[in-house]
Amino acid sequence: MTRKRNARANSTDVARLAGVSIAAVSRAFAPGSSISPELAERVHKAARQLHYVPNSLARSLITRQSNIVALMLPNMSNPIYSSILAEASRGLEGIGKQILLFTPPGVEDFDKSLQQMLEYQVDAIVIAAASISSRMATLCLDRDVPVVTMGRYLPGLPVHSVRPDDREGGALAADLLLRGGGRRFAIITGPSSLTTMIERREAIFGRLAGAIDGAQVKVHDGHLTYAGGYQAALEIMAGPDRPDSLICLTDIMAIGAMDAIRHELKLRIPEDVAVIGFDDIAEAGHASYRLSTIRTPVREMIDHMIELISPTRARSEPVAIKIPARMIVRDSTRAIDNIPAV
Amino acid sequence: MTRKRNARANSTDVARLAGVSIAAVSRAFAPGSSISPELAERVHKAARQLHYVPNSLARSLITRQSNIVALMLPNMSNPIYSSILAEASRGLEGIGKQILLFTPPGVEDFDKSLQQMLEYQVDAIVIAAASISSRMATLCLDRDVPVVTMGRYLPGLPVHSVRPDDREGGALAADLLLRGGGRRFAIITGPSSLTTMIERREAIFGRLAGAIDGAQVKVHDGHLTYAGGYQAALEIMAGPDRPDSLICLTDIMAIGAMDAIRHELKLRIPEDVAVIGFDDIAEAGHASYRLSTIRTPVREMIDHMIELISPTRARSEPVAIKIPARMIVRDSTRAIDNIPAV
DNA sequence: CTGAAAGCGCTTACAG
DNA sequence: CTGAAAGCGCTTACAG
Repeated sequence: MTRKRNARANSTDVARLAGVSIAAVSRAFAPGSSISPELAERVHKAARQLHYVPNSLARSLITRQSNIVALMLPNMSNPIYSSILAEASRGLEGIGKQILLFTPPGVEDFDKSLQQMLEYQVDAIVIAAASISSRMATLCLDRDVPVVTMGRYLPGLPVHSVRPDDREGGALAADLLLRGGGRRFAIITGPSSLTTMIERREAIFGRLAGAIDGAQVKVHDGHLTYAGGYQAALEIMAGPDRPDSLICLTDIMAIGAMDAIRHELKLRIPEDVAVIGFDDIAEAGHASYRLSTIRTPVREMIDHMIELISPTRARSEPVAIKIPARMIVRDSTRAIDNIPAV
Repeated sequence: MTRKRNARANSTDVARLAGVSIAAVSRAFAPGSSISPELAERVHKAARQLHYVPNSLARSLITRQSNIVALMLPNMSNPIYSSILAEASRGLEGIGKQILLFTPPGVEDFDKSLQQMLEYQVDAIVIAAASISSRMATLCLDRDVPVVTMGRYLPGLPVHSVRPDDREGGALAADLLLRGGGRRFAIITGPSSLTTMIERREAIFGRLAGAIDGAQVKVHDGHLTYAGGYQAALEIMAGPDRPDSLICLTDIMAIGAMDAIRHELKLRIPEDVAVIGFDDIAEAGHASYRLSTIRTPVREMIDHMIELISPTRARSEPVAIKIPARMIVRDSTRAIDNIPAV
């Protein structure tokens, strides 16, 4: 048991010590190979003695499978992205793959990150909180590397997408506030470049139409952050015709808005203004907020993503998966019948 | 510009099209190589035509550098770990490395994850919210793979560690509450197996000694979660001699405790009971909490980690880096002189 | 500066 | 079941 420093034994070393061919040591470490139990045991014994660790890079070179999935996640400020990352890691490890994380600082770095992913020979690319250029999407397609966007829909590009049903979610949210007696609505939104934001908004206006005058609905940008939601709420609630119903297109903005409403404006929720969000981040369930929200079904999204990148699925036309919306009613909205509080 | 599907061009293809050797292709893509501008341009032109993407796995096989750093992070329920992950990714990408993420579900899976990391030929291993067995630590040492633990100290093992000065932090926290007039103390702690918890606690008791009777201090386990902190606060505040000062060894537990104290027990913070935490997670700064806390200096920890895994640093004895504590005073503690509120 | 050759550590038909 | 040989895609002394 002498232990030489930095002596990384390779399969040749193991083969020599065990008195077998290197093919045998390869087989001994490949479950299901045709190798006799005796030979396998001899190899393993030698491997143990030498502290042998197989080199998966060399293996990948031949098998053309790295068991690495790239995840692009430029933005971790919203807890929902941490959930996606955690669930993705859990799910992928379940099928023997690990996540290689890329957090490009800005949009202008996306292409560089994508290029690097391909150099690492990743088996698939998952994109959250970001987008992909048409050029890179085509390059990935050519190389047979499946691309899946999470929570974002990029029409026209040859990539898969998995997201909640944002139209259904928007309608549910508007409906809840309407049935709670809301008449003066406001929306705190994120960037209009995101189809998610557009669809939620359109569905909200669609449901509001008929009940109230859509032109009266104030829409402010909360930049998808706590501070942005806080500031937007301040502006919205300051003007005349103070809203009695506030729909925030993400929970993190809703949390900021609630804090502004209660602690700076000294108004009550839901008595003075009802608030609803989207995502169902952990904070939404905390006693200080008890925020009603439209859940982002992270677990289901990950399950679909994993199915989409599986090699058994033949390369196919881009598929866009939409998961049914689910509303979680807590205390930030006025009570109505027929919908049980959680 | 015909585009064949799944035609992954390699350096041989590029060399042939450019009419050069594969060595020239290699040099054209290795910055600083001795190659004439004309040759390089010819190679790049051919590469562009073929949509050539260098295979970094093949390169790593020769250079013995994968530019991959493994991060073990079994637990993402505490936002502080998301911060560590985000900062680590940002910092490592700055030196051209990517994070390969491992989230083993339980302690019994740690060794398997570590083994896999070595198979991927990672350049370094970073461990957060977890530990490493003596056997694996030695194996990493033998293979010259540096190991750094974040926020945890594993005495006796050949691994580096980077963490806040927990003794200083504990003393600062106790001192603040003492100077705010606190006399009846309670602590919500995490697992006693963590040196971090032990050191914070010891320092707190050290500072309390002389001022009050340490035997009176209630210590409850909050399991490092929101729900655990909530429950522990309920138990602590229910008994006789209700504490006027509560030290929570992590913010996420403090947040839970604050919610229990205010929303279930209907007590005021800090008038009835002052609360202080550790970490300074985002939620601690939100208007609903305004929690005083001892910051975990994530950015500085990452900077040190990066220095520790740099190849310029010769393999050395394990170094344990402690970063000075910094207190953030907000509104969950009673005001005292000399310490400006943030 | 440029290329032919050896080799990184492994897997996989192909024979036996 | 077992081994010799070819080869995955690249880098790097070594000559020229």
